[in-house]
Amino acid sequence: MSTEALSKTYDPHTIERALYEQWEAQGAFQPAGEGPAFCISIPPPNVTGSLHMGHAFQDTIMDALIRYHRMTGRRTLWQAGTDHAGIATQMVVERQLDRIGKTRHDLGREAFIERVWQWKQESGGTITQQLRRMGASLDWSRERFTMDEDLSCAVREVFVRLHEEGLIYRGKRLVNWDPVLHTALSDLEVLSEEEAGSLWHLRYPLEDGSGHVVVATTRPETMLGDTAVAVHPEDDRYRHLVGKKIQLPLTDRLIPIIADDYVDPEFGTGCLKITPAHDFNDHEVGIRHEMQPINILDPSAAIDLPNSPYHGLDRYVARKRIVTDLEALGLVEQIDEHTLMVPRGDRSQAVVEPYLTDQWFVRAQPLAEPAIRAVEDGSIQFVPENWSRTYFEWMKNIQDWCISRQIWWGHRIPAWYDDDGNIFVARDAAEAQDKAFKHHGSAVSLEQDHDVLDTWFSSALWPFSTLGWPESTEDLNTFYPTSVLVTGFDIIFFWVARMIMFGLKFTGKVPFHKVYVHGLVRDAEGQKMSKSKGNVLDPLDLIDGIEVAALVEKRTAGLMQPQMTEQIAKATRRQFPDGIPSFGTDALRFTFASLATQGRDIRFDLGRIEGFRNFCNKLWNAARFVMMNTEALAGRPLVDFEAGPAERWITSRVQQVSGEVHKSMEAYRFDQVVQTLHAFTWDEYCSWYLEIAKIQLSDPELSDTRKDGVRQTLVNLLDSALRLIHPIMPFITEALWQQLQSRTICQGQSIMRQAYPKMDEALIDDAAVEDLDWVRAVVGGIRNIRGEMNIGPKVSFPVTLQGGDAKDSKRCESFRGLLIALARLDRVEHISKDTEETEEHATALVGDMKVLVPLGSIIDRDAEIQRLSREVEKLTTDLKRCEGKLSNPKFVDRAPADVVEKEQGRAEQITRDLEELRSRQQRIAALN
RNA sequence: GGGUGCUUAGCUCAGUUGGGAGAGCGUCGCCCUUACAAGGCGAAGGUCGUAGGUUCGAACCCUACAGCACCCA
Repeated sequence: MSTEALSKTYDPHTIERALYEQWEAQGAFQPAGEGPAFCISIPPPNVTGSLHMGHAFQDTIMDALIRYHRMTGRRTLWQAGTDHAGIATQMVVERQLDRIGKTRHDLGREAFIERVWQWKQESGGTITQQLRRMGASLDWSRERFTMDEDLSCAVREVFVRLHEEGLIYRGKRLVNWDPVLHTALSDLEVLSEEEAGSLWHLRYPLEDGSGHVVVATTRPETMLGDTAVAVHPEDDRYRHLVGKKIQLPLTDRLIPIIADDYVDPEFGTGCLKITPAHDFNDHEVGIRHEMQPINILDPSAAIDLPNSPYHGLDRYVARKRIVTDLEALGLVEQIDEHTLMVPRGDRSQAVVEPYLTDQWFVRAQPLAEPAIRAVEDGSIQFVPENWSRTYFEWMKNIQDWCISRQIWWGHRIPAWYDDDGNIFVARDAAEAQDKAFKHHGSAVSLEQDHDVLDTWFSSALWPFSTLGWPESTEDLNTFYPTSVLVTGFDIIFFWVARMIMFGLKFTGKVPFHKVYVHGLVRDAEGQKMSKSKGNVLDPLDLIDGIEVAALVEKRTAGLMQPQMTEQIAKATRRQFPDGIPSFGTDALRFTFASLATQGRDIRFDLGRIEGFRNFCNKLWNAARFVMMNTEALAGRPLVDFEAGPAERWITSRVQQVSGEVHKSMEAYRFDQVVQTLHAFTWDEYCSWYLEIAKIQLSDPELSDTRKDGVRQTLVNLLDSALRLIHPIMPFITEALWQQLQSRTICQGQSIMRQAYPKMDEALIDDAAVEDLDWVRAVVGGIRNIRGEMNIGPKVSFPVTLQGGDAKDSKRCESFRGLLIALARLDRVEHISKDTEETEEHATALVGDMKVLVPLGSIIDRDAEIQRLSREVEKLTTDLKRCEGKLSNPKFVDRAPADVVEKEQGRAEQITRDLEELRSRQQRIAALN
């Protein structure tokens, strides 16, 4: 690219894709060098998925960390990969089959799995392509998939070892059953929400005909499986009934009345029907009272009682029928409206049933103990630290983990059964056969368990399975434990906790040293983004832009509730009347980084991204300016050059900024990084240094060597700024840096591997910093008067600087040219404090020095009086507070001396300023 | 019911061992100045949720209350 390639306006599209391809082709994402390792495993996105705002946010943070550490010289790996997402992926392919009128059973297991693989081959790469659009510097050459053979081998290994230690067991337990997907779910995959329902009060007749008890239930159909009625042991209303029997209506069973303190006497009637096969709490009661659970449902949640008239009816049909029948018998006392927590499967949205089945479980508690210790002793640190409480809370009350799923897509459970029901857990069929042979003394036929493992089981191994475990590979030895895990707080339980447990168990080491927990991206109103609400933003639409019609179409397509279409379309048109303009990846990433504060909710607001797109444009144009003015340095950058005060000032500042950015990066405060870099680049480099450079370069008095110094400083500072910004905005910084490179002494073809700027205290020149602060204060004072007085920028005037000390008069001489140009003056002179003024002035104060702008014809006297009044008012308030403190003897006595001293100094300064401003005000007033 | 957070400018949010309340966006005024109008210069705007307490001093520490959010049961 040549200088001319820099168009007047920043256009992200012309640079982003090409640069990414360049990086990938160069192998720039692979670990290199001999520095200490830095590694992040990407939380593997679902192969079925497409990039959403949460991913984009999280990937921005990870990429910023990765690029930062890569530039600091570490051997850096961002491990790429995707997750097979058992249920989600199976559902995708089943929906495809449904469209051609088939089910997976028509195909059979093998053909179905074949088809899923085929789908994965064709469409599974969407998200990895989208990650590339985000600029993510993942090492694609090491990309892994949880169903890869080596990762599957790790899964089997873990299963077998845990089973051998008795940490995996199979048992008939009550589990969360999804009657649509026909599979068990773990506790975490079930989401309970309040829904409107009813509370039925049913009369249960006593066997002896002496009356009845009334039970209250939200699920009347489960009465068919009741095995008891329970009351609280202390409940005087019912104490006498305990031990009696009830004739369970609609059945021919007698059930006992029992006492159990699980019953809440305040709720309903205080009598609780007990259905151990279909309620978790009832199940516990059942165990305590040694009752046999009675299963009344089939896998689709239809009644499964062959001799019952309700047999085969869906649970809700049966509910209606049962209530009707009970009413006919006069056994329904009342029906109240009632809101209850309804558990639904997170994938199918079906109401989940507690259901008794054979499942595999991981005994969690023994694994949890070391995992808790690892966080307690600081081997793993949460950032922000508070999240460790959430982690502890869950880990200390951990339940066994149901890991079997009755689906086909996933890691098939490595357990084989013989005809007698003996179980042989083994790494493969041959090993199972061996074990069976040893057991029987002869070969027997075995059948492998039909179930597959919970997807999170393989995810729990991710940090080490991707690096080659159980083999002792070079990657594993180099990059494990990984450096930091970046994740949302919503999957601390699902994933983080389980990785820690399995990591410690199987590698003896923590899987990562730090867990950076970030918030969840919400829309501008703070609502969670969801397809059904129609408020999702696609990160790629923010990058590329989208017309309003296309956005409406996208948000309303394939809704679960089509009646929402109109509402969503309206809201979308209201919020984005002109669609979404294209902002580019860098602006999006900068925005995400700026939002990465410690909070839990991140509201995404278009105003923010627009501001940062403008920042990109600013940076782009600053670079254009530098390129235009430094042609002479191309190919022959200066190592040594003469630097004036302004050059030494901006060079000092970039040292300080580098130090601050470094600190913020290490503290995961990306919002501070953004803030610091934005302010430095825009307010100091562009607004001040570039303007000063312009003046110096066009100054006929300034020597050529000094001008070369200005030029090289322009280049060097831009180079530093680009490198500082690069981790967050990789594309624009690379594009500009490649343009700039021939004017710098940097080697290499990409900014990616340049050194991240470090603070060098030797380059901080305090005198230059003070000089330029003085210049900026004087110019600021004059500009304030100009602005407040509405003096147009073309009108110039003379300025007098009065008083102060020798430094002030010296600075006036040194910086006269700058002051005249920056503040648009005719001339500027310094006079001593005692020199008589010949006319009236508007006044600004810089330290003890007065900046005087002659009132002449250009200044509105009333305006000046008003302006001074405002100043006086402000200072008076400040002074009052200061003096209040100083007149308090306790403050003077007890506060540290430096604080008191500071306060005194401040009071004196304010007093002097006030005096000055008041007298000015009076003199001007007197003129009228 | 148990737990964790939050409440600061019109909006979205920073505010690091307690010591002169900040940013971005928006608003207002002036300006199309050859890097940038996606811009320049200037300005206005806050009883830091409420009430107590600790302290010489509280946005920050403690207590209570109110409102909001999330997690677990």
